[in-house]
Amino acid sequence: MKPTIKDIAAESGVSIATVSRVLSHKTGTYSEKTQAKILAVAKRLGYRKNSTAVELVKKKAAVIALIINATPTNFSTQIIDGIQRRASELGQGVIILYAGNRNAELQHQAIVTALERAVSGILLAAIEPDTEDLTLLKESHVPFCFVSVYLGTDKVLSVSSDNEKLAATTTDYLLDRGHTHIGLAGVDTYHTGSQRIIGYRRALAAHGIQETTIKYGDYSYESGRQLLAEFLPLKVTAIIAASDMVAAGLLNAAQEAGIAVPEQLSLISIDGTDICRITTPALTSLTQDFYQIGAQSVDRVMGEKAATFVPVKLVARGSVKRL
Amino acid sequence: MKPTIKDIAAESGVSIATVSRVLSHKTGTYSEKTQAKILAVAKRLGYRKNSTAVELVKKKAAVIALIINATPTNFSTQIIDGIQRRASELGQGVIILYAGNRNAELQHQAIVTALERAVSGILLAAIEPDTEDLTLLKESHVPFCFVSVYLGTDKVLSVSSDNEKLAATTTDYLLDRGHTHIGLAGVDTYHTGSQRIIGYRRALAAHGIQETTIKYGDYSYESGRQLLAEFLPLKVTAIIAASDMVAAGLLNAAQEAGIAVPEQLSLISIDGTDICRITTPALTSLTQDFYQIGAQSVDRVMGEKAATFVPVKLVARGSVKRL
DNA sequence: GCACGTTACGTAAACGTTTACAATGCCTAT
DNA sequence: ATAGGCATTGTAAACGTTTACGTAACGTGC
Repeated sequence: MKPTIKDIAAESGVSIATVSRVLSHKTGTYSEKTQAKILAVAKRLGYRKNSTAVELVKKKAAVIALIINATPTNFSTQIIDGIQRRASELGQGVIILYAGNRNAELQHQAIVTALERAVSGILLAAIEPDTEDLTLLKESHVPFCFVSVYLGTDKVLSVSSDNEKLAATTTDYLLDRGHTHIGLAGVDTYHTGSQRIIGYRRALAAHGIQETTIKYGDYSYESGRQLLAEFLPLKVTAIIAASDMVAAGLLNAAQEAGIAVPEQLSLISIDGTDICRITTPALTSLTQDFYQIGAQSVDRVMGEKAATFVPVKLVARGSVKRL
Repeated sequence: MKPTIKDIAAESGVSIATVSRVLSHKTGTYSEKTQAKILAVAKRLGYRKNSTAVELVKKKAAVIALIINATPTNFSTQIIDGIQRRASELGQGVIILYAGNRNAELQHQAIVTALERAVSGILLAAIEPDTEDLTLLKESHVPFCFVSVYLGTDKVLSVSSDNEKLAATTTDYLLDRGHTHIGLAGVDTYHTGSQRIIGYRRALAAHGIQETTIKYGDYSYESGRQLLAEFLPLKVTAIIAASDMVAAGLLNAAQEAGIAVPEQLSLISIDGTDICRITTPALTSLTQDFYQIGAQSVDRVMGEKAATFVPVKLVARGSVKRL
């Protein structure tokens, strides 16, 4: 059997309370002599603490649950990385629960699982909650925070890029370079997509342009490929892609159709992952700081100070032409 | 306070034992009438089971720990997806622990954390264990399985592609198309890399070619970019890249150097993720089935029947030229 | 010599379940 | 009527910790 503090206590002739105090570093409550003795015995027996028991008595697990949507995009690694790193600095483990792809049932189930474990916080990445989810979360009294999704209110914790501003910045970038027929490709019909549409419209309107060209999608490569055909008859000179994958899809479809990028069509992509460097030409992007989004969301959910919006930056590569 | 079975028992006038039996579906041990009563009360109180308590008394958590190396590659999503899906079919949760990038200390720590939680199995993805890790794992008596790494022995559970065969197949593919000066780029110096080198040498030797051109790397895009320069003076006509990212790096470096792919240099990449479709030209690849590798590793570690080697396939795209 | 504080440690309850065992009531076969 | 069996429920211990509280020993200052 695995040794417990009971075994250590017996072996070293003290009570389990003392063993516990030494092992959990309640400094000032034990002598150096007993500490040394207990530590030696613990090491000899190969003792390893039972986190489950600790969590039961403390009624809190030192664990953050990350519920993540399996969107066909690829920034999750960076977000997870940021979350993991920051969490471990705060002494928290991370447990990841997949919620499928926009699957209400799985999503709900994931939240329940997190709640059953008495986690110290719940992070929801790329998740659009329904009202049922939201009530469940609120009633649980476990802190939760949306990651890379802004629900449009400050009543619910979240950390993301400012989608409205980001879309406006991207649109302005193209306007500055002389484009006036600008498409928006692959946005979703939820919060993120709507916010980007607002920013996009606002930037155009500020230049006196009322005409907008919006095509919805699901952030995937396939989505981008298919969407190109829909833009062609509309005579846009530039397209803003809702993700790197969408941009890559548009780009490849354009190449197959014999349309030169950026000579005949400019492309700019929202995300800015490694994908942008890999394509030919490399994709100019509105780069989000996913690592920071992840890291800050941990701070947020643990009650530390953290921003709701994480700064983005525009990285010029080779896919936009000045008209 | 969150309601417990005690509250339900009080409310419905039965003992906690009965409540527990109903709630954990010990069919045949309770009447339909009490079942209905208890279920109703549980629902009304908004009862949610405390997994921690269950795990403590059962001495086992229905959770698989996945320890994963933050390699600068991008197949992890697929592996995680496969693991998550299969695990949840078997009623297991998944907790992911990052082990940094070839960081012995973090790696060790991750194993200890998994052990502290009495998980039902430990999966180690893209991890090269040191002897200390291995003893720790063996002595714990918790089943563990390496994922996408084959230690060269069947004494340790693992699920991966057959690297030796895979490299031979890839090399043969190039040989068949008339290439005789073939490079191997970006392999590591551990098990995976060594196995691929063996397969590569074997295939060449079978064609009477003794000359080999091997450059080591870390599977990253940057690694690929840098390596191209080292291959140029060696007059290879084709390069096998150890990962899609390495291939993309080689490709872009080649394009910058004015070397046409595949006309002047053929490229074939080991992995076959979405990256291959995104580049121009698209990368011909030896495609690994990462989803299956993940799924099977769950079966393996849970004692179900599962293969050690998961089949691969060669997918021709546009980066290899017949000489 | 006494009151008091401090240090070091032990006792025992608590966390929320599961489950072995015992107990009860009822039915059936004799 | 009685023994045995079954269905249903209850009692209580156990899982491995933490921690409030109590206590003993030992100064220290008066």
